[in-house]
Amino acid sequence: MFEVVNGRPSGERRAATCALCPLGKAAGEGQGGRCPMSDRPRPAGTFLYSEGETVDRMWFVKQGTVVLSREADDRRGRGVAWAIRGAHTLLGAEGLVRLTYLDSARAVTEVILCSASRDEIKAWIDACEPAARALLDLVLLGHALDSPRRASSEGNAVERVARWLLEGPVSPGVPRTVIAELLGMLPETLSRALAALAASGAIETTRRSIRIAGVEALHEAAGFACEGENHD
Amino acid sequence: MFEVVNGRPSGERRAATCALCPLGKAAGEGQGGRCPMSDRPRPAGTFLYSEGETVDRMWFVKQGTVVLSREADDRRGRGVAWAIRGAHTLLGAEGLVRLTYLDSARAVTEVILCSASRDEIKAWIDACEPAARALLDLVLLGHALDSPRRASSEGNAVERVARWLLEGPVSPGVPRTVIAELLGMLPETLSRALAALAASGAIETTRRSIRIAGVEALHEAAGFACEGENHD
DNA sequence: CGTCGTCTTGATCTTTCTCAACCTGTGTGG
DNA sequence: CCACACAGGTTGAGAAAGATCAAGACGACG
Repeated sequence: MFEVVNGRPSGERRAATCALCPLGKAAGEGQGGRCPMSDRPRPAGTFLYSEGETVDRMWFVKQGTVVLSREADDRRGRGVAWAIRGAHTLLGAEGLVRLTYLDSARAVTEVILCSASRDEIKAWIDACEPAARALLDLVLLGHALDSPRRASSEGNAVERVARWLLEGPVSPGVPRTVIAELLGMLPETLSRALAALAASGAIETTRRSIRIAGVEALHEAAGFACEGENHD
Repeated sequence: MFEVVNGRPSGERRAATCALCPLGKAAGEGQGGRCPMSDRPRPAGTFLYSEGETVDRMWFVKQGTVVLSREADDRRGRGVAWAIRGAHTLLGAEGLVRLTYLDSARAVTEVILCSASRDEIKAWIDACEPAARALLDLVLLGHALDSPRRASSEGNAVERVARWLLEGPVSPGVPRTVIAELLGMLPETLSRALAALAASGAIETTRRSIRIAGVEALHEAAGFACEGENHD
C-alpha cells in the first residue's frame, strides 16, 4: 500500500534550487538576496563531520539521508546511529551554542547538501533581538544535553549504567524508576547493575543516592580503555 | 568523590529571580523590560502537559527536573521517559512549529517553573529576520522528527519494528544495518523481526525494500488496540 | 562472470524480562 | 510516641528474548 523504506529516489531532480530551501528563501534568494550556502552532491558513506571536531560549517540536507551517531567516551570512529535526518533538515546547528560537534554525521544514501560556514549563519542570529537569540540558545542547549538511550545491543546493563554515570552528573532527587526508563531497562535490572558496580567498588549507593567512588573502576566497568590495552 | 545523583538540592534559594533566567534577562527584566513569564513552584509528580494537547504555554525550568515521555500511538497516559530536562532548560518549544505537544512532561522532583503563553514567545520570534526565523524552524523541526530509540523493555523486537514502521515513512535507500542501529537491535534481530512481520502478512519485504501490506496486521503486531479489546 | 558487501538463516548461550516476595524509609493516625 | 500502611527499592528463581558465532544466499559492481 504505502512505500515506506528504500526503493529509489523518485524523480532525479538534481536541480534543487536555493529557492526550495527555507534558508535560501529566507535569505531572499531569487529576489536579489544571496544564500550563503552552496550545493554539493556526495556519495553514500561520506562522513560530513565527526563528534568532537570544531564546528566550522553547517549543512542543509536537500536530498538523501544522514545518520547521527555518538560515542560517549573513547573508541572514537564508529559510534552507533541514534538519529536520522532526511531532506529539508539542518545539521550542525549545535555550532551556534558550542564549539564542537556533538555527533558524527554520515550520509547513508547519496545526498545533496548545502553548506555554509558557521560564522555566516551565526551572523543571521546575532542580528536578532536578544530575546529571540536567548530562545534559540535554550532550544539548542536543551537538545545538546540529550544523550541517546542506549540499547541492549550496546553492552550489558552494567556497562550501560557505568557509561551513563560517566556522562555527567544528573539532577538530584530523580527516582530510580525514571533513571531505569532513561537507560532503557527495568528498575530491577538497574538495581542489579548498581549492586554489581557497588560490589566492584566503582560506586557507593544508598537507596536514594549514587556516588562515584572510583572513576578508574567505573571506566573499567564501562568497557572503556581496557579492551584495546595491548600497547603498554 | 563526586556527588552524582540524588541527595537534596543544596541551598534552598527559592528566590530565583527573572534576572537569572536567560529569557528574563533578554526581555530586559530589571532594566525596565518585563519578562512575560511568571514563577510557579510545583510538587513532584505534576504533569505539565500531555502529548497531543494543543500548545498553549511554554515553560522554563528554574529548579528541579522534568522528564519527557512519548507513546507512539495508543495507550495514552504514561509513556516511557526518554529525555530529561533540568534547571535552565525550556519545555514546549515545539509549539513554535507545531500545534500540539510532542511529549508528555512530568516533574520528577519539586520544581520551580516559569511559564509564558505560546503567543507571547512566538511574538519574539516573529519580530526576527526571516532568515533567523527559518533557522529556528529548521532546528525545531529536525528535533521534532526524532523519535526515541525504543528499548527492549518496551516490547519485543517484532513489536518495536512494527511501531517504528507505523511512525511514518522513512527515507528510501537506508541500509538495514542503520535501521537496526536506530531501533537499538542487531541486524540479525531486525531481519528476523521483519521475517516474522512478513509471515503474518503485515509487510512485504525484499532485500532492499519494506512495504506495508496491511496496516491492520501491523497495528496488531505492534500490540496496539488488541491488548485492551475486552469491550465488544 | 567472479568477487564483494549486505542481508538472511541457523544453533547455542548469555542476558534480562517476568513474577514474586521482601525490605526500608516515610508519612499517617491512634 | 508508637503502630501501621504505603510507595519505592531490592533480591531471588524461572522463562523468554535477543546477542553471539558461523555459514550461506542474494544482489551490485567491476
